[in-house]
Amino acid sequence: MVSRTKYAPIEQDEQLNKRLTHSGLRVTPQRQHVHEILMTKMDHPTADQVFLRAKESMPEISMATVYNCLDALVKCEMVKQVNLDRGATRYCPNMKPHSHFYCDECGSVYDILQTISPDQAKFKLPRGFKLQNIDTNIHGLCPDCSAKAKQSAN
Amino acid sequence: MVSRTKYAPIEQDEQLNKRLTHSGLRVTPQRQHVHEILMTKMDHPTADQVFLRAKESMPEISMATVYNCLDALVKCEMVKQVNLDRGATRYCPNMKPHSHFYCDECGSVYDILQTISPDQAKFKLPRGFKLQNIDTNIHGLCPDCSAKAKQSAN
DNA sequence: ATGACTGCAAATACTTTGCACATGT
DNA sequence: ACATGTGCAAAGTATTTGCAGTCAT
Repeated sequence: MVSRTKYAPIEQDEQLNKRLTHSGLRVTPQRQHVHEILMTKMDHPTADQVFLRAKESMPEISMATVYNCLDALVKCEMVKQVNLDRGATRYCPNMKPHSHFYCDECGSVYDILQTISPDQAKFKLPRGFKLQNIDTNIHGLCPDCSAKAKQSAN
Repeated sequence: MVSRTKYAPIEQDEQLNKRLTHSGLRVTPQRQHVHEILMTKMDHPTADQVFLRAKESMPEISMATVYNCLDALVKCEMVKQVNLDRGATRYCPNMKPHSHFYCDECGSVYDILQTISPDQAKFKLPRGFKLQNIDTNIHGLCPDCSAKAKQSAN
């Protein structure tokens, strides 16, 4: 097997390994590596971007494995999928409660460390619906695009 | 040209025609037809599902045109795109403020006639961010899947 | 030892594009 | 009249699948 310490410091993985195991999933160097990539640059990359970054230090890794790893990380609740527009799904390793800000102009995504709790929202769901969590996406303009819009407005 | 009244009652289209024109887009039978399909069964269909339904009474319509029409409807703000999972984008013609309930089990989508207003949310965005709207997606189990889950739990 | 995971390649699903012709304004 | 929209086919992305071999437990 591939030396796993080549890819991620042991300590960072404790939580990950525990969660994978707890979900009946196996701990593999690829899964650790994909998770580390997400943690290193928390910029909500697509599967393709993760693949490119992963290959840098693990050239043998395949796209299918990247998807498999991302799915495993989502299943064991170490990563969230983020779907904001018609483009590819993005992946977010920030599991603290937060919302996403999506710039409708340039497509960049930012974490906003604030959420709507089910209590706060007081959603009245019809009978039978079971609420698990609320996913809040803020649309607007990022500072860059906002500045550009202001410029062209004069 | 194709008889347009074959596809949608005139009255329903007033608003649509006004909006298309106002956005510098043209009124075409295809756009009216696609809009009517969305209004008839507000079940958040994918582009592919819209295509299949559209063909029933307009057999010549093409997939490219369906995408074009959906884009036009989104641009003139008669329809919203809904992205909830890795699958295809869905389309929603309900322009009243509302949220979406997504069943994580079966993937069905329901409108919830309630939203989080920017005021209510009190989002503190970092300097420079311009908030345009908040998009709230409630994840959980629909009544059917919730009932099934309860059954298998005993 | 065994089932789960990986890598590869091929298949499928989703979306966009180029172009000739038609149509809305 | 002329730009915009349509239909077709082909190309481009995004994601999934089948399978032989490998690895985690």
